[in-house]
Amino acid sequence: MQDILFDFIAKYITLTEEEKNALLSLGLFRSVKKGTILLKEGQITRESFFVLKGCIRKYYIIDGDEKTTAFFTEMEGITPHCAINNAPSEYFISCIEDTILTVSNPDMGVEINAKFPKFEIMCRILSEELLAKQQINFDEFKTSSPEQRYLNLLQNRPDLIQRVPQHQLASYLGIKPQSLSRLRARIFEKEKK
Amino acid sequence: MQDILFDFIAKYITLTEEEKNALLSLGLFRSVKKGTILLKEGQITRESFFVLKGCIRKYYIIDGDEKTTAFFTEMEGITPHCAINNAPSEYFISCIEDTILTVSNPDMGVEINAKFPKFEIMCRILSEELLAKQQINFDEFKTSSPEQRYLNLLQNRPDLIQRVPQHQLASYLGIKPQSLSRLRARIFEKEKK
DNA sequence: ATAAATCGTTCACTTAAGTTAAGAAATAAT
DNA sequence: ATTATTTCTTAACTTAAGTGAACGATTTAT
Repeated sequence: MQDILFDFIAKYITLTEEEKNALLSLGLFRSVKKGTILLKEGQITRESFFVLKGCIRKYYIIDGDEKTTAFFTEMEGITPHCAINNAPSEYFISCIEDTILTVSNPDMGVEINAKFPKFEIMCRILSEELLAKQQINFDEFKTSSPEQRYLNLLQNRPDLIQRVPQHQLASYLGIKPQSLSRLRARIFEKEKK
Repeated sequence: MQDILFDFIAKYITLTEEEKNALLSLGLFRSVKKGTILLKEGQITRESFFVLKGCIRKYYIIDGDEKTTAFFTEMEGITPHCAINNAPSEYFISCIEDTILTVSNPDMGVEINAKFPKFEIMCRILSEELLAKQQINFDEFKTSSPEQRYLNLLQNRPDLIQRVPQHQLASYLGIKPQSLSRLRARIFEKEKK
């Protein structure tokens, strides 16, 4: 299991056996069942999540219904906003599949960074990459219609369409489930011709 | 003029006179006229921009028309994606007012960081803040309608509505200029009652 | 100063998303 | 296994955004 994590890290820095063991000794790994809520609105956590296998989802509850704004699958992670600014979370994070993740907190970060400065480098690269990706995603979202967004998703993350419930996908695309159904039917009609 | 920059920096770290002079010696400041294009699609730059006074705008040209995805006003800055990954820019950056900005490149960053490690700290804080803001903005955009987005903007950045042309605002809100006109008329009607 | 281009608004019409409701299909619970 | 719950789709209707065109108003260029 840990191999998944080490393979990922290997893309950025090279670890010695000693370093790997230091990482393992932190007891990062956690296995959670589908449906588990990792973070609730109003709650404050200091934990960050990184998905090794499975899928988690970030959503708000606004006027009583869920608005999904992000999915995190293999090799993606999230540090909740509340872990940074110590304020109650505005959103929920839950598992939409049985999921294996690493759960870390700032103390572990400090500890590991002190022992192995390499990590600091990886963290900087990761956060730069993340910021860049984030900006591109945002621009893409802003500049497309729901239909284009769906087609983009089909191109870029086809797995999501398979593994995520439609109504969650819909809100991720910024529309209602009924509109997604209709939109899919519309696309299907176009293709048939 | 430089006072604006130093006041901003003072919020994060404390600078000695020596450090201030080192900064000034880099020749960061540039004054540009309204309409100036700082970055074109297809072009590669290594420059980052930070607005001291005025307003710049980031936009794509898609199917022949402009899609504005961001405005940067006083104390806001942007490092174009192309400056990070050395690939041709996907978007334009231009000035919508006469603007005073600092223009920096990675070499200057390296130089100043080597001399004054403090800067590294400020940069880390700034990029964390930026990432957090970015995520919240994205979520807010995804979870609201164009009308709500306009009302939010009215709350959070009322200056933008004054200083930015309507058709650019419209595309920033994800709609057409005509729809923005209509939407404003609609809101005005509601208020009258 | 005048002409040209750009900008903002309005209107009529089209297209797509929101809403409410209903029913079938799939999942989860007992 | 059966019931209950959730999920997905379809349909009819409403609301809002897209489109194309027209017309002042403003800004820019000459």
